Amino acid sequence: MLPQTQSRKDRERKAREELIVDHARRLLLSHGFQGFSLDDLARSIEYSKGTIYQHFESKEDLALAVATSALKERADLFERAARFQGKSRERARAIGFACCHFMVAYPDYFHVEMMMKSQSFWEKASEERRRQNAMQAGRTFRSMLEVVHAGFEAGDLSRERLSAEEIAIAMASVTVGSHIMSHVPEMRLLAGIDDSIRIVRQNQDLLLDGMGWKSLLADFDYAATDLRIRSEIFPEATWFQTP
Amino acid sequence: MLPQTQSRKDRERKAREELIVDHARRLLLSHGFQGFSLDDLARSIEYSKGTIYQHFESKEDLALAVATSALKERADLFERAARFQGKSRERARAIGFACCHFMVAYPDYFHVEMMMKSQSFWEKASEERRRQNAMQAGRTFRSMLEVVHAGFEAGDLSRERLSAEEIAIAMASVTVGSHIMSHVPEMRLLAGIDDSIRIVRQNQDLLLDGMGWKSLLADFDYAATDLRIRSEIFPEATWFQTP
Amino acid sequence: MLPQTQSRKDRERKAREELIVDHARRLLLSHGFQGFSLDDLARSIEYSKGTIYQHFESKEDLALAVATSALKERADLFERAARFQGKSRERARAIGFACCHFMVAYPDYFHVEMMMKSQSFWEKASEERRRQNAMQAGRTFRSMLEVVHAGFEAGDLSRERLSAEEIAIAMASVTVGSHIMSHVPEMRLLAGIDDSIRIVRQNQDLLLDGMGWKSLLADFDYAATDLRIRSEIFPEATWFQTP
Amino acid sequence: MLPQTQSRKDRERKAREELIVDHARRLLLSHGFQGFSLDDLARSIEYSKGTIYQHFESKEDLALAVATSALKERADLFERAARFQGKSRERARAIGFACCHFMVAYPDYFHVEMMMKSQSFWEKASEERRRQNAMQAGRTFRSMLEVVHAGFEAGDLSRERLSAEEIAIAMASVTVGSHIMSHVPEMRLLAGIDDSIRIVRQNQDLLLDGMGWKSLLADFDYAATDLRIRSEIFPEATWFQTP
DNA sequence: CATGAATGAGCCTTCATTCAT
DNA sequence: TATGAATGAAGGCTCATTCAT
Repeated sequence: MLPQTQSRKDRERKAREELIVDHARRLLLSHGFQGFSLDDLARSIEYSKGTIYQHFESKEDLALAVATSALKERADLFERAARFQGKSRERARAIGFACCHFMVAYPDYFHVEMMMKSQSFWEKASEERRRQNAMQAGRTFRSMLEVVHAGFEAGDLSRERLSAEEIAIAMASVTVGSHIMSHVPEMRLLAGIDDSIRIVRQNQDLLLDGMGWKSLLADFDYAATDLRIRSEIFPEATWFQTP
Repeated sequence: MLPQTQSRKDRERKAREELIVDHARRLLLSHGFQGFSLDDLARSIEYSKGTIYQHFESKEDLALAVATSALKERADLFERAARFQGKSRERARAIGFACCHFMVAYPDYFHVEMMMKSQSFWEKASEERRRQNAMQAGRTFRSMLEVVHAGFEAGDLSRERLSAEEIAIAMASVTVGSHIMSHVPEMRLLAGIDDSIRIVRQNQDLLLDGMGWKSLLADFDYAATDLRIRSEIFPEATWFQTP
Repeated sequence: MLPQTQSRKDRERKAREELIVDHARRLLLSHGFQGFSLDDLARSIEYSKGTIYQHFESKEDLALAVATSALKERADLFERAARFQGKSRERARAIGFACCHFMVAYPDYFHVEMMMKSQSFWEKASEERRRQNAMQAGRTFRSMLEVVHAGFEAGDLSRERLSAEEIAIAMASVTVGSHIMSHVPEMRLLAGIDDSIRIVRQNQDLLLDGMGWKSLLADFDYAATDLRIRSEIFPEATWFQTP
Repeated sequence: MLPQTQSRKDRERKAREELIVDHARRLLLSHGFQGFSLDDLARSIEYSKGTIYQHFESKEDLALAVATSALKERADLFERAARFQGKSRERARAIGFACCHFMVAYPDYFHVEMMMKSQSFWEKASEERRRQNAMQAGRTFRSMLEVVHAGFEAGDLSRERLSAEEIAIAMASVTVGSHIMSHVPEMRLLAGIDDSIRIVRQNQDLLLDGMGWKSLLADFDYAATDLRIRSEIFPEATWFQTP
């Protein structure tokens, strides 16, 4: 077989796999793992169920591929954000920006993460897929740690009070939590929320201020930073509105 | 029929309904909505499936009753916490304590909340059940608002920067997010977490400090407060360890 | 609930279970275990597949029930045969008769036994069903041993050469083998067989003679014995023809 | 196209067909007909499924080819055995030896024969393949008949009682039956069997003795014969143990 | 010729819901 | 009113067979 043919086949295979993952993501996010059926997926991609099984060895394997593909995208965004040129707090802000950007793209992504909590889930996914997932998770976390350490070194952030890992997890927590809470319909009603992203970013800032990460929001105007983040790092972030 | 008989029947009916909800909660939390089967439940309560359908019009209706009963319990805890005697920040801390207490009791409760996000879920639940759910959510939120307003009035918290609703939602967000993130296996591994509750409370404190809610953690030792919260409000909180 | 109602329900349940086993036997014998489908069975019994699962916990469990029901019938026949009044060799002949009777009723029964060879089969059947199967197998074997020991005691059969178990297994082997071979179409053609039963009984006799089990066929006319076996023990054996 | 090329292609084709049959035999014997998948086979032979279909018109056709190839091997063994130099009873013993040899090589071969009992199986196999199967079955049977006739002619065996075909079928029956029964787990347990081959040969001898085939086991020591059979005819029979 | 992606019918099994008793 | 047998539509998954390349 000619190399060209081989590579065309490879490309087609890859494209089909992406097609499957894309449609699976949509269905998975809207129905949850158990409510997501391979029959629906097959109908949606206009291929037969058998074809899906030529790419993924089980429903769990496919779901993990979906999760990993999102995770990879998040890791890419975080790495870009961590490269932002500026004070450490500005770089942390860029990571927060990246996280918001991710949330806009995958508003229900946390559903997917929840499904991965059960042990039996992981047992049914392929070894290779598990490995890739762990790798992408690591990349995301490392980007955050990098910025935290930059804060330590610049003296913007105290080394005494919290470890780098605690700070990273706090950043992740407030972001995830704010995202979830600001989308709960009852919360939106009770608290009169209309702009989820604003809530998320505001809470991120409160937390970083609480850590004493300089410069505090009270001492510095980050509006210009946000504009730079947007134009230098995330020109595709159409959701971002200047105040 | 005599009124007494009627009321005995009513009481029996109510008791059976509680029995069903109690067992359903256990199964729902451990298997998730789709993994929870009415056959298992019927076996567990030692009534038949038909009997379940005399109390709940669908599986979704029952699940909503479970969620509402948990929500009610949470609202009860929050109301108790809000009544704590002390500075406003201490009362906020009591609410955080209540939230941790709830999490220890229902560690997988967020799974249940997630399942309720799909639209089809609500359509299959009864009107009455939906109403009760909203009511309990309101009670929880109002307890938080009450403490925030106390902070405003005492001058412990600035009225200028954030609205009471924003503050309440920030508190809820950091709690939920920290709870979730501190239970993700990868996070625990990457960040070396072993005590989820400590992470949750720490992040709550960082946030309140970030808001400038007095007295800041840096200026005040809350260890004694925690002991009082425990002994005066939540004597049943066996998970609480003095440091 | 009145006892009558209870017992009527029980009877109905038992009858349905027998209906299922009867139809399953037919399908199992004609298509083999793997070729036998629960869809076909459901169509055949005119109940839904779900109903089958209210009686049997898996396809394997059902198949084992089929095998056990046949085994029980065989054990019943053997026990009746072992009680035949006469010389020990006549009683052995009665057991051979019983075996032929069983074969006429279940000509493809050995298909079923073959399917039970795989380990995974047994794992999927219920504990209770496995127990019953072992019990029926034991009954069959004990009937054979009883007659062999009667031969020993009467001095019709040498104790020196073979153990009782070896003799029993030889009897079973020649019967099973003759049954199978005399039904292979090619064999029937090559050897010009038209009466399978005659072949089976002939081979049984050759074997017993080979063991020196008195009285040898050469020394005694068993035709009258066969008539007695038939009239005293198996009046229902319509396949039996006087020569 | 040059004849040489043609014949080379033919040879390659034949070699591939043998490769397929060899691997198919292994899989078929270990998983049974329905449990044997063409995907597994294709992986095992390192050709594609399409290629298999260029040699066999269906799965059944292939399975029949496997059965026929085993049958051919058995016929070869029987023909070698029939050529043993010695008394007729010794030659019969050599055939029994051949049969045991075959069983050791293909312990699950009877599974394959069982699968061929269903009518639909034969309908899906090719005419040519069916013809070859019948041919190999004939060779096996003729070898047995040859030895039986030698017994008649030598006066070792009575012509009066049984026809040559009946004797041949009896030999085949006791062998097959003993093989099967001595492998049934329950039987092994109940009768305390540990050496299947011993059981098979013992029962063969009992049967031949029962026919009065001279010299009877009681009158002659066949141990030396067995050694000669092994060294002169089946030097490859490593399973054979001198007692 | 060889390939292997695609098919689609079929498999066993589960379960929310209904309804005659 | 309580029951639980019956249902039947899915569910995830397999695999013999075909056919464009």
